[in-house]
Amino acid sequence: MDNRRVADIFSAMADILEIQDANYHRIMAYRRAAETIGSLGEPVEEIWHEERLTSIPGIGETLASKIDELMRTGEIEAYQKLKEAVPAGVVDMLSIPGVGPKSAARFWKELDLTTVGALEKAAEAGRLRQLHGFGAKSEQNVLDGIDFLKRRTGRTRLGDAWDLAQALLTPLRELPEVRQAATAGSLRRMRETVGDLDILVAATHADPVTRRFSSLPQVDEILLSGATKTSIRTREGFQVDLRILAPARWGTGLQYFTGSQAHNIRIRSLALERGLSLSEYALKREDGTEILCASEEEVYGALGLPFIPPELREDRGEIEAALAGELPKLVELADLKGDFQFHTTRSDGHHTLLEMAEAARARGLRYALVTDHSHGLGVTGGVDADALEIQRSEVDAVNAQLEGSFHVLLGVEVEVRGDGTLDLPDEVLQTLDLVVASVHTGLRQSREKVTGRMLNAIRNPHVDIIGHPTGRLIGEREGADLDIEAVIQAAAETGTALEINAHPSRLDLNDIYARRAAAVGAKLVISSDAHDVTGFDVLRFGVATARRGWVSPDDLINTLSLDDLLSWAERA
DNA sequence: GCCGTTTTCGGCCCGACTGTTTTCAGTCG
Repeated sequence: MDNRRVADIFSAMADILEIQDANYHRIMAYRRAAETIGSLGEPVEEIWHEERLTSIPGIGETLASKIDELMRTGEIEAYQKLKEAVPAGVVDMLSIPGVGPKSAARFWKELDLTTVGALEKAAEAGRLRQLHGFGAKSEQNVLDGIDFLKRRTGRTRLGDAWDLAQALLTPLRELPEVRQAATAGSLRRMRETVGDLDILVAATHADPVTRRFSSLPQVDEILLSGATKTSIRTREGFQVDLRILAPARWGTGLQYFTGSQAHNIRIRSLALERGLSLSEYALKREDGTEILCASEEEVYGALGLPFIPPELREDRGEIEAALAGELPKLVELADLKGDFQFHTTRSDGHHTLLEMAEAARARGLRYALVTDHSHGLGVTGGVDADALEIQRSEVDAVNAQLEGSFHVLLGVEVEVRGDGTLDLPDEVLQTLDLVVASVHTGLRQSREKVTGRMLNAIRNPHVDIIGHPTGRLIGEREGADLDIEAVIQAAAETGTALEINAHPSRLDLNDIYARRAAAVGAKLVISSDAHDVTGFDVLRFGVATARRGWVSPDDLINTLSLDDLLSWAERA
């Protein structure tokens, strides 16, 4: 019974309650519980065993008893009853943009529509406009929404959203009216996927910004356009929301627009406790006078809080930590002295060892670990004992050529085979500076088997780092069914570092597991997994994931000097 | 349904835009 399943059930209960027009705050209680449990690093089953459920924020006696029921019986009676009360197809209608619980309930009760398909047919037949308050336009919006649902590609990976955002920001910044322009929303919080892209602009006049934005070549369709808010859809089906505000209100605007919604609700409650009402425009005193904030520091400062970095703004305890003066010192890109996974033409990389070393050096790194694949993976030219011996002399030559300005360490990304053994013998591994062990195949093995393989690799004294531990590819495939808690505990015991693979398709470990690992004292490492000279640029996404996981410089081996790193490699 | 410097009841963030019901409800973030 994993956390995801518990979270999904509470979320589904909230959806049904919403259609039933239940008390709004009761619905929000279910939603918050779903969010919190979904982002707990610790298994909720363990917390249940230890009878600590009500220590989870947002879990009171009632929800705790529901979790207890779920753990004991595998079901929640109240959930079964809710599912019987509202047809599943009516709940599905909530995923249609523009259709909320009120509309879905009316389609069901007044027109007897119980599936999205039936709703579509009814809209095409012009039946929706029979409803009081629905006209031809609303009917068309439902059809458009269903059409979008069919075409949608889901959430976009962080890396792609980042690239699009840069492309949209540049022309806006060129306008003379624009004082500031930035991304906000989940992209600024650096979530691993982004639903809609949020762009915030501070400008002296809004109209020229709206016009420029609406006419950008990426725009396929204008969804809505008002005085300060415009939404467009790109050809790829990606929605971009633009908000324009006065420069003096930049701080409150950026704070609001960055979210998360859960974080903002907590912050606004906190403001109310201090006799202030917070909106995207200003802090308002009870007498109606405004406090304008041109920076986010001023917003948090007015509430008696230190600045909370965007990556932490998920209502995962950051507000409590800020109030207590216990926010973590988060790692920054500039803290990284080295990278711990890159590939060359010797396996599936596209550039030579020297080219890669120079690229890493150009990005401010002091050292990097070359980790071509071991031959067992079957990639072109994977390395074996002989190849590694040759590569050792290459490394020596490159280090001599770079004259101390950069240092290449010799490693390997050794395959953890299907039976849990490594693809290279210990005699070979012990000649290397550091060893990364990764699972690429057999990801669909049973939880017991795949976890056993991983633990075997962690306990091998020659293995220093576990590469992309779960093996997931965001939006493509789930990771292995790992007992991640057992992996993290074993890593902490043996001193084996767990990788945060920085590639936007991996980000593995994710923020939640990285936080759990750091909390129990396991070492972490951010690796680019670069396969060409531009591949080191993704380190920013690895750093962001670490920051979302509350990771400090001390939790990482990347922040060690070369000498300290070599000492760490010799650890018992 | 949760929770407490408003403590076991009575609150629970705030505003833009749309369509339509011409004063506002619904949806979204």
